[in-house]
Amino acid sequence: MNGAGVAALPRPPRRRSSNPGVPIAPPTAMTHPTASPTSERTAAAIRRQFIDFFVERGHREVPSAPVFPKDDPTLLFTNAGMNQFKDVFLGSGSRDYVRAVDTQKCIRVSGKHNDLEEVGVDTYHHTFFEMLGNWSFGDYFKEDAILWAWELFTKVWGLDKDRLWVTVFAGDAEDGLDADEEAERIWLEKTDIDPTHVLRFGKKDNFWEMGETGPCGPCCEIHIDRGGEGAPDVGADPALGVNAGNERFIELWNLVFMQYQRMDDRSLGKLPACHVDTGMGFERIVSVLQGKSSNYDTDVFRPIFDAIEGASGKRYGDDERTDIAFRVVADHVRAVSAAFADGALPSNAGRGYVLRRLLRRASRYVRQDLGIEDPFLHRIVPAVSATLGEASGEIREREEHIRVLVRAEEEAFGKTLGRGLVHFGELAGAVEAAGNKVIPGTEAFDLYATFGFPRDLVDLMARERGLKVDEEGWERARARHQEASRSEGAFRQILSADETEGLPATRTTFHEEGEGSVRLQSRVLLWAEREGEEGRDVLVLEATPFYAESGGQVGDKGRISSADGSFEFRVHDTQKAGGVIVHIGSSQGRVEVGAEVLAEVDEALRAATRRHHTATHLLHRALREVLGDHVTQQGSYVGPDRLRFDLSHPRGITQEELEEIERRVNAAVIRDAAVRTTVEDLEAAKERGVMALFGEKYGDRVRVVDVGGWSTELCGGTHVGAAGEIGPFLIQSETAIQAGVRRIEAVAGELAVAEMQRLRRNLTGVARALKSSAGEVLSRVEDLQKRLKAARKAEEKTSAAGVDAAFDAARGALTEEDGVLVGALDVPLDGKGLRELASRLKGFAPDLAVVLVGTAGDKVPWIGLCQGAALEKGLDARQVPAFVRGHIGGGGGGKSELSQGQGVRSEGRAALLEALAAEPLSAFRG
RNA sequence: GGGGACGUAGCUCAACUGGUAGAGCGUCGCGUUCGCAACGCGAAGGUCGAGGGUUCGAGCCCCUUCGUCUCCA
Repeated sequence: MNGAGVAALPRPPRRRSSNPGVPIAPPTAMTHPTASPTSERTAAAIRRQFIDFFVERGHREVPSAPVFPKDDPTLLFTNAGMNQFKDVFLGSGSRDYVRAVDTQKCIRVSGKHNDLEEVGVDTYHHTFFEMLGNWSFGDYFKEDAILWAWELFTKVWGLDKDRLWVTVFAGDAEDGLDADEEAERIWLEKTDIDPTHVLRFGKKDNFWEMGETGPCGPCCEIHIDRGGEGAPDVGADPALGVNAGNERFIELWNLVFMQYQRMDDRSLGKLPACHVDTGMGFERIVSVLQGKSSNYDTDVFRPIFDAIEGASGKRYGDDERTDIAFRVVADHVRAVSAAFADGALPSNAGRGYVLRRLLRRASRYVRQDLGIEDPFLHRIVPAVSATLGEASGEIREREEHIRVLVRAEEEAFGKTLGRGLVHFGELAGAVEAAGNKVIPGTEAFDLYATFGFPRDLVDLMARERGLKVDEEGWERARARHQEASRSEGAFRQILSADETEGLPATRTTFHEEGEGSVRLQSRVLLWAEREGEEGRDVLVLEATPFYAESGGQVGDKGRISSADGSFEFRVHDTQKAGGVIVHIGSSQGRVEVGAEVLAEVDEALRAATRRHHTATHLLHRALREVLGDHVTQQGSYVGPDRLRFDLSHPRGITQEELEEIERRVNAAVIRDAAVRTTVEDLEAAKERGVMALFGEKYGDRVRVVDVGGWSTELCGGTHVGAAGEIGPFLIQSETAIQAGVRRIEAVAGELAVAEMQRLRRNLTGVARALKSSAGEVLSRVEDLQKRLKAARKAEEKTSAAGVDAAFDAARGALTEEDGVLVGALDVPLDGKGLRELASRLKGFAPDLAVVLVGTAGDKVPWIGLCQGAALEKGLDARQVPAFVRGHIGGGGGGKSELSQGQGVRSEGRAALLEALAAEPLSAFRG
C-alpha cells in the first residue's frame, strides 16, 4: 500500500549505484546548528508544536491508531497516517469532526521504498517512525493546506525560504489529467516562495494512490536543501537536485489532495468530496530543526544510544561497524516495543514473524558487532519506553511485558543459533575431510532456510575456517526455495471499489432491546454473486441486526429472505468493510436493489455467543483477581462453540489457580447480577477505571459493559441480560502459546453441561474397564502400573535365566569341526533372548558357525552366527536366510558375521532343525 | 497459505546402508572424609511425540497428525 507518508519517509538514494557521478553533498551546515536541542526544539516540543498549530486552526487532536490494524488483513502494519481514516476516504465510514491532526506510529519493513537490510546500515532508514499529519474530510482543500504548511515551516519554525523547494503534479496524458495548476498558482501567488523553487513532476512523484483502486489525487511535496557545495539553484537540476535521490535535498512534507477515485477498470472518476491527507516524517523534521545531518543524531535516539552505551561499554561514533549495530538495535527495539505494546506477539507467521525477524536481526548485530552473547535487547526497552512514552502511553504502561517478550525471544534465538552452529560444524567438517575449500551452496542455504542464519553470518563462519560458500549454488537454492514457497495471493477485499462507491454506513440494531436485535425488515442496497466461490456471495442492507466480526466476537449467521419467497440468502458470516456491514453467504433466487427483505439472525447461535462473551468478561476479571494486575488480554475468540482468551502471564497457571478462577466466574454467575450497558465518553470511562484493551481503537463515545459492578469493560459486542443466563462455566484447557502468554479455552451454558457429561462418561468408562469405581480409579491405575512393572521385571529375569540355561546347553551341543564350533540349537527363547544368547556365544569361542532357532508365538525367530576361522573357510551367515526360508518361510538378513530373521510357518520348524542337524554347515554355503 | 528441519532418560544430545536404545550432566544409594568439595562403585529413570503402513524385523523407510524451529508469501 502506498501512502502520503511514503514520500515523507527518508528516501533511499535511488540513483546511487547507477549514477555514481552525482556529488552527494555532505549534509552539514544547517539553520540551527545547536549541539543540544533547546527546550523549544526538543523532539517532544516539536511534536507538540505541530499538533498545537493545527488544533488552533480548528483540528481535532486524535490519538495514534495501533501500530497494526486489527480489522484490516490487507495490511501487515500501519504504514501511513491515513490508515485509520481509510474508511472515511472510501466513504464507508464517518467521523464527528472534519479536521484532524495526529502523530501516527508506523512500521515499514518491506516495499519498494524500504528494504529491511538497509535499516541501520545507512543513517536515514527506519522500520519504526512517527508520521505527523493534518487532515481535512471534505472540508478545507488546497489553499488552506498549502498556506498553513508554508506558515508552519517559515513563520513558526523559521526555516530558510531559500532552502525550501516545492513540487506539483505535472499532469499525465495516459490518465487524461492536466497539471495541478490550482496548487501551483497558490504557491506562486499566495506565498512568498521563490518562484524558481516550484517544480513540476510527473505521476511517479506527484500523484498519489491509496491502492490499486480507491481515492487518489495530485500532491505537493516540500523539500529542503540541506546545503553543500555548488550553486544555490542546483535544486532544479534533474541530476543533482530535488527528487534526484541524494542526501542534500530531502523531502519533508507531502500534501495529498484527494479528488479522484480510481475505478476497477483503471479509469478515474470524481470523488464526491475532496479530502486533504498530509504526512511529515517526525524523525526527519526533528533532525532538520535540530540541525543534525542524521535522524539518529537527534534526541529521539540519543537516550536510546546512551542506554546501549551503558549496557555494552561501546560508544556511538567510534567505529562504523558498531555504529551500524547501534542504529539497528535502536530502530528495531523501537519497532517491536511499539508492536508488543499494541498487543502483537512474536510468532512464525504473518506480522508476528516480521517482529521476530526484527529481533533476530538486532540480536545478530549485537552478537557480531558488539560482541555480546547474553540477552541484551531487553535492557534497551526502558530507554525506548522513556522516549516513546510521550507519544505512546501504552509502551510505558506495558514496559515489563515488552521486556519479558523481548528477552524470551532473545533466549530462543540463542538456542536456534546453537543448534545451527552444531549443524555448521558437521557441514564444515565434512567439507574439510573431503579436502575441499568450498561449501556447497545448497547445503549452506539450508543453514539459512532451516536455522535462520543470515547469509553474511554463514560467510563469516566459513571464512573463520578458511572456507567459502559456493555463490552460484546458494543463489540457485534460494531461487528454488522461493519458487517452492510461492503461493497464490492471500488477501482480497470483501467489496470492490465500484461496489463500495456510494454505500452509506449500515445502521445496526443488534444492541437494541427486544425483537429488533435479531430480526429486522430492511432494504437491499447491494447484492452480488461471487462466481466460482461457493458461499461467498455478498449482501448489504440499509440496516441489519447481524453483528459483524469484531473485538474477537465472530460474525452472526442466519438468513435474509423476501416475503414472497423468491429470494433467500443464507448468511454464513458477517464482516465489516469500514462502516458497511457485509453479509456473506449463498443465494437462492434473485433480488433487486431496493427490495424489502427480512433479516433474521440464528438466535440459538447468537445466544450461545452472548453467553461466551459475557463469560469472557467475567473470566478476564477473575484472572486479574487470582493472578494479578499484570494480566492483560492478548487476544480472544468469542463464538457459539467456545471462548478463547489469551493473556500475558509469565508462567504456567497451576491447577489450583485454574480452579479458583473457575469458581469465581461461576460465583459471579450465581449472583445473577444484571448486565448493564451504557454509552459514555471514552475519557470519562477511562477515568473511572473501566478496563480498555490495548491496541483497540475506540471512538469518543464508547459502550461500557458492567456486570454487577464487578466487571466493567469497554465492549461493542453482544451480551446476556443477566449473569445467570451464562449457566455453568467450565475451563477446558490452559496452554502456552508464546513466552509470557497463556491461552485459556472454556465453554459456558449447555455446552459446559455437555462437556462435563463427556468427562464423566470417560471416567465411568475407565472405571468400568478397570472393574473399579470413579473414586478409586486413580489408586487402581497406580496399583496396576506397579504390578505391570514387577511382572516385566520377573519376565526379564526368567528370560535371563532361560538364556543362561540355553548357553549351558549350547556348550555341550556344539561340535568341533576343523577348530570351528558348529551346530544348530533348538532353544526356547524369543528374538531378544536369541540375540543375547548369540552375543554370549560370540564371546565364548572365536571360531563359530552356529544356527539358533527359537520360538515366539506362532513365529520362529532364528540367528545365524559365523565368525573367525569359519569365515576364512568361506562360510557366510548371509546364506542362512535362504536356507531357512525353504523350511519355515519368512525372511531375514544381516552381515557375514551375523544374520537374523523370523519364519512364519512354525510347522516346518522340526524339518528345519533336522536338516540343520544332518548338515549344519550347508546353511552357510551358497 | 507454501517449502525445509527437528521431536529419543529430568536436561543436553548419540545410535553406520533397517538388525540387542546409549553417553554426559542431573537424581538416588554405598564407599573414602570430622564435614564439604572432589573422587570411586552402583542403581533408578524410555509408550524413541501420536496414529497407521511397508518389512521376517522400524528410533531409522512411507503416509497421516500434533508440537517446536526456520525460510518464503
